[in-house]
Amino acid sequence: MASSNTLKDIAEKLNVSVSTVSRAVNNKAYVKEETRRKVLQALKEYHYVPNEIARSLKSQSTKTIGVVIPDICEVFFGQIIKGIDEVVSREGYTIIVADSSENKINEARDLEMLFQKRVDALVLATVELKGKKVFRFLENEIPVVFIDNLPEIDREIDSVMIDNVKASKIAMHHLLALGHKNIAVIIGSIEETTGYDRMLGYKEALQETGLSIDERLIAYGDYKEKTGYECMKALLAQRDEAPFTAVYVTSEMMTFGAIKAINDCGLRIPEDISLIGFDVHDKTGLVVPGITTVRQPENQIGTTVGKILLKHIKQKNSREAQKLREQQKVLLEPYLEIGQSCKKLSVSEK
Amino acid sequence: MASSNTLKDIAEKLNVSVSTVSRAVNNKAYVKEETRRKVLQALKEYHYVPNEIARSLKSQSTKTIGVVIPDICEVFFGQIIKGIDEVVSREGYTIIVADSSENKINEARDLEMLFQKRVDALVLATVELKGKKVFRFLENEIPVVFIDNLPEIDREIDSVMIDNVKASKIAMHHLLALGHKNIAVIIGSIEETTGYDRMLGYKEALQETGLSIDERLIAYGDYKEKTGYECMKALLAQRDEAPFTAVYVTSEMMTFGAIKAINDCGLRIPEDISLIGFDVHDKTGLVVPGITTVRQPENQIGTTVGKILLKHIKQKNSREAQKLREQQKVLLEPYLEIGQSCKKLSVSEK
DNA sequence: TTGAAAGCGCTAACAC
DNA sequence: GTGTTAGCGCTTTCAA
Repeated sequence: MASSNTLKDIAEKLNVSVSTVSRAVNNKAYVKEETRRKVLQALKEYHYVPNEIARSLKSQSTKTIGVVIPDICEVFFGQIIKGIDEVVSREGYTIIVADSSENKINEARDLEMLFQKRVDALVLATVELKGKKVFRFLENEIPVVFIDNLPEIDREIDSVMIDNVKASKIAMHHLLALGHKNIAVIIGSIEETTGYDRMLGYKEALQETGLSIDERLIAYGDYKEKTGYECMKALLAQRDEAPFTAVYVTSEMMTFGAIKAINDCGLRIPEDISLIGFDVHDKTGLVVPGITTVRQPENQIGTTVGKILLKHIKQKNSREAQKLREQQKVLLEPYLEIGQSCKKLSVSEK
Repeated sequence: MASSNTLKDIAEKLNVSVSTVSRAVNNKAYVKEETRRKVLQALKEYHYVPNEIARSLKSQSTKTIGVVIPDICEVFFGQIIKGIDEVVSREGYTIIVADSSENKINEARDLEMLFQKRVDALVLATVELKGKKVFRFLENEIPVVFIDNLPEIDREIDSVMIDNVKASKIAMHHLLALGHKNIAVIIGSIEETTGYDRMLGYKEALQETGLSIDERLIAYGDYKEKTGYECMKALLAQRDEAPFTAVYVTSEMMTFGAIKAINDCGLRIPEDISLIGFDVHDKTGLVVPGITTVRQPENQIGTTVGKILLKHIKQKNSREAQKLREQQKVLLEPYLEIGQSCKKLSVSEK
């Protein structure tokens, strides 16, 4: 660690007390204009840089926010971090990221480390169904915000995510409006709220339109590309008994897998099958046909998280209205990004 | 910040001294087995968690590594961070990321914050040509490692990156081996070492093969998709005077731009033009034809950086062989990922 | 307006 | 083996 000048060094050089220098550094009152000038100049001259660690110990606040995510390489999480950073870095906060590699053990270890480092707040995209590991943070009044998905937890907690039920409905309404009636779906794990809600939206959209649910058209994957491929193959294999004209795939990688399965079967999108994906980010802009997909406002998720955190931290510092601190579940709006992967059904095809 | 139990709390509860508890916590010698047991149990019971901030202040080491990058959403940087994390988190280190958004002002601010927070080491993918901002770190014996590109700097400094000259040669040799002789290139800024070296490799590959360099086949962009598109258009427009059968594009986004330009001109890859990209990550796996591209071993870059950092930190702590500490410029091997975007020229086409 | 002193939580001499 | 004490660099009472 750095051994640069300390307040004490400066104080000695100027023959004033440490507290005077401290006041000057922090722009506090009660320091004569002349002294202040002298100090400020010395600060420059000797390249004084405040030691945040010492400040942290004294102030019980590290100006640091912990973010634990399953995979930093996913653009989805990258965007969110960027959003958080945008908001909090302006206030001098800094982000400690930990990549759990979708692994519970790592996640637990990361949480442990972040707690030891006394982060002022925690953002968590957990891969753990039960969220008990965050209790310690809560008990120590460290704000926690969940993103991406919500664990089973028996107390109120902040979260920022999209309305996944609505997300599915948006996708389904798009297909329904194009005349599709037999719509298959590939779902990720319904053990997590995220998958569960997307499933729910799928079913509700059908029911609200007066259509019945055909369980044979529902395939269960695990969010990975491989299962997207396999589910699609399976759906295609039984297409005679359980026909469908469109498929809704509820994660990015499963979407890519499903498309490959369709291609491999010699079928074409959207001519033979219409497809809607989820979270698809095609930075290449070269995938043909362009995939129609449900998207999340990642940056907004990030900035919203950042603002909530900052609000909690300030509230806590001002020790005011402690009991008023309300948890909130923010549901942001998903939206549809229209490509060319869905076609309007002609009358005869319906 | 947390107000959990401190060493003192535990000590009082057990009627022993703080130092005894400290020794037990840190598994040090000189504590009776019985006492140790008693303490360890109390630690559990009262959920003691060491305060890393206090430790940091005492030990002058924060167990924290600062990483400043231009855009966390680029898979390239994501992978590198993951690699670093893999290596350093095992040793209890934690990563503070700062996203400069390719902006010098932000970068300067980020460096300032990281210095104040007394990171134990710094990793920097700078967008600043001159690297003076890192001097302060060096002067305070904080190891710095550059990645992705090297600023003009008048002292020896660690860096981990690929051999960009070689990268270009690999690409060029591939095309040359396929019979291409007139090869256009789209280069990013040659102000930075990265762009400069890629350019150099292009030229040297041609010269070494006894081919001459046609300046008209060299187009200058800025790494962004837009200029990739424009450069390609320009090259195509003058194809009569300066014909070429292949193009080598030296960044990912410029590659996508170039492909679009080719498509827009009604030309086909690889039938009409062969193309090699750089850093292309097509997670969709759906781009047709698959793009042949130069790739960097990102994960290896990250793990290498992590190891170097750890080595420096340890070396510094052991105060040993201070003068022996040698800076190193590690050059990792780029490699070619073969797709279907390059064709073998028939005899008549050469 | 300034300075002395305590203390944030911890480690490490040093003394017992 | 264990306790006392000083001190990491800072902020903040309190006294002067």
